[in-house]
Amino acid sequence: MQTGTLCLGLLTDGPKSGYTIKQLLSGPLNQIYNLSFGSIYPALNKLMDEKYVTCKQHAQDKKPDKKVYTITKKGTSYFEEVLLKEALEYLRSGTYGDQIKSEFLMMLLFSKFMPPETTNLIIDERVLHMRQILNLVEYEGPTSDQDDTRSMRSSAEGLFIRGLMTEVLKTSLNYIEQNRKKLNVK
Amino acid sequence: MQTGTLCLGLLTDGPKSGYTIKQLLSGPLNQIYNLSFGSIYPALNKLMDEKYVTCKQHAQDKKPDKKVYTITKKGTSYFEEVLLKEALEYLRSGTYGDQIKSEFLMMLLFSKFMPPETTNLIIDERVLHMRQILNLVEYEGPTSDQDDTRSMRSSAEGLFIRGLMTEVLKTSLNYIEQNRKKLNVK
DNA sequence: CAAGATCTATATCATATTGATATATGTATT
DNA sequence: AATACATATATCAATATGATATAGATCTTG
Repeated sequence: MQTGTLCLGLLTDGPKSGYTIKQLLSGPLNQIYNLSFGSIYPALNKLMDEKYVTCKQHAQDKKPDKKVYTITKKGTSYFEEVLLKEALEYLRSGTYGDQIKSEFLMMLLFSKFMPPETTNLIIDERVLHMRQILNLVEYEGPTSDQDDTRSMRSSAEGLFIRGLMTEVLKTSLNYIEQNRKKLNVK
Repeated sequence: MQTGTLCLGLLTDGPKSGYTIKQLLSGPLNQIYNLSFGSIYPALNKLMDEKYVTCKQHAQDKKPDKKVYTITKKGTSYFEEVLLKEALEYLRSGTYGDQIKSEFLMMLLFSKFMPPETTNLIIDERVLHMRQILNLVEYEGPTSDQDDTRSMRSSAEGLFIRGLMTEVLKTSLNYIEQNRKKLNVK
């Protein structure tokens, strides 16, 4: 999926800044898709050029201007068109796998070349990290006014994806804690 | 993890060609780490320059020469050194998450903008794909002579990772099949 | 309470990676 | 016989990363 399409898609759910999009991808969507600022900002500028979004500079007292992007009517119809095009392209390509780079698992694969205490530290930190993500994904508490995760948390799609992430994270955590002793001596 | 480090690590388990490394990453390691040829070949050439690997050209009848890379003594000690360095760097950085781009989940998030039949097709194909990966990961049958997955399949690390992948894949498959009806109106 | 760290916010850029394409032959399918 | 797919390496334009710069706000901790 093109980065522009993705940004446009997130903007269908309400105006957002580049920083907010990054926060979404690093936060509630972190198990789904990551992008760096270096991809997001140029993509938003391109969407501006093509009139698929408009931008309001929110001068904030003392903070740098927040550029809030809003999807236009043209942008919405373009999004629906290009999403379908990319979906059909995806189906045609036959490559249904995700793009994954798990430094964690790769290091575990090579763990016999590391001191056991390093491996144990890596696993400990990963377990803590996964528990944090699980909290983030499972969180059902109140949502504030300008909460960009609201629809993620209430729509059928959001609930489905959150449910999947929850199950997968719990399974992983459980497996790692039950089986880590098989990896390292002690 | 640097691509060179990763290639070197895979070579500690026996000589391999670039094509074989790609096969490993696309096959049994596909849920762990992916790299394109455009990353693998230059990395191997660099490892050659630095004398961390040697290369034997296997002239195959009519097929293009297969360049089989073997890790050197220098390469092995370099690998252990750099792996530890990168592991400590990883721990220090505090970013324990994986790099994930799931076009599948992103499209599901946007599924209300697609015709239901497209969403259903995408899910159907994904389920088939996951079942194929599960078969690949779970496979316990006989291994041939030049099977590059042998150690992946018998070492403690390999078993741990395969077990984790199996559990996660089964959980995902189960969840998707149980809950997909909540996504699309029939 | 001051110093240091972290957060909000955008931007840039050298380096790394992807994904497509080229080349060449073998094997399997239709 | 033709088409598709597998083996095998290589290149490269377009894209993405990850680090760095900038700058004020807010949180934290000895």
